[in-house]
Amino acid sequence: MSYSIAEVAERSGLSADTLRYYEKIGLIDAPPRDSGGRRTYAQDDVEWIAFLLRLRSTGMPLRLMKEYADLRRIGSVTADRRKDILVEHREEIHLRMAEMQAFLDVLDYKIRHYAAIVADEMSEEQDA
Amino acid sequence: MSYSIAEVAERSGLSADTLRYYEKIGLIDAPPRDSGGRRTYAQDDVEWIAFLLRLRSTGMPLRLMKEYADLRRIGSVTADRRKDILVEHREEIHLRMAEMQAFLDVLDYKIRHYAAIVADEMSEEQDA
DNA sequence: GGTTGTGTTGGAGTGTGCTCCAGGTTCTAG
DNA sequence: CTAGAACCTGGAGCACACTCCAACACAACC
Repeated sequence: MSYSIAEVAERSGLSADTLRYYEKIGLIDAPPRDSGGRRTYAQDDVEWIAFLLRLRSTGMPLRLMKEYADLRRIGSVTADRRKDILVEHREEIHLRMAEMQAFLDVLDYKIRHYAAIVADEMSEEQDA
Repeated sequence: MSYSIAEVAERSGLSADTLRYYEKIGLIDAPPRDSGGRRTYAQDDVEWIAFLLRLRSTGMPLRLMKEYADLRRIGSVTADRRKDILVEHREEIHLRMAEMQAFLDVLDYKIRHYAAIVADEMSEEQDA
């Protein structure tokens, strides 16, 4: 079973243009073509793309995703380095989640006390 | 007590260029100038900038921060809309944190079983 | 009063990550 | 056989968020 670029686009939420762009920059391996020269993606490709999207949505830049993709292409000798990248990225996610949680607390406070905060702003305006 | 642009830059972690840029696009109010025409920031400015940075680090685009800044400039009549923006942003943060948590689980699994996953890749390579 | 440091402006340039063509080929349905 | 849809390539263009620079003004110190 294989997928056209439109099918992969729909499944992934990426546009066909973006899929071709990811291929061009080396994030996605060039898939085999059918008799008409059209890309035919395999199930593995779809899964790899889903993984890339997870990396992206958790803040990994394409540059680093590319590094990971390159290592994966080389093969099992790069397993340690790839694992390191994932471990490092996990750390990043932890940090960013902690930041977010801290700001959530600020936001909760601000939202709960919005009336009072605005009243405070008004007295500043009167000072001026 | 007031701060030079260099002092605000150091406290905020932004560059002087970025502070001027934020002023130009309307995220920061133009601060008063000293006799030599240099910007003199007040404590309130420093706090506002810190708040902007929190919004930024939790994923709010400058465009939306600008909308919030504009409303704040108008005054207390915009309080409801501003609160809405914060409530909406809080929702966004919740969503993104949920995404991150889900991916953390994937990452934990992948990292724990990296050896087995790579062995699996190798058998794929032998298939080809 | 000269040198060094810090700031000013306006505008150009950069990196990231797409997004959108134009102009062409191939596939599908009628 | 033909119309329309889907896909192809190469390359230009764009939105976002800075970042850097030239050319100048003022300040602070010795």
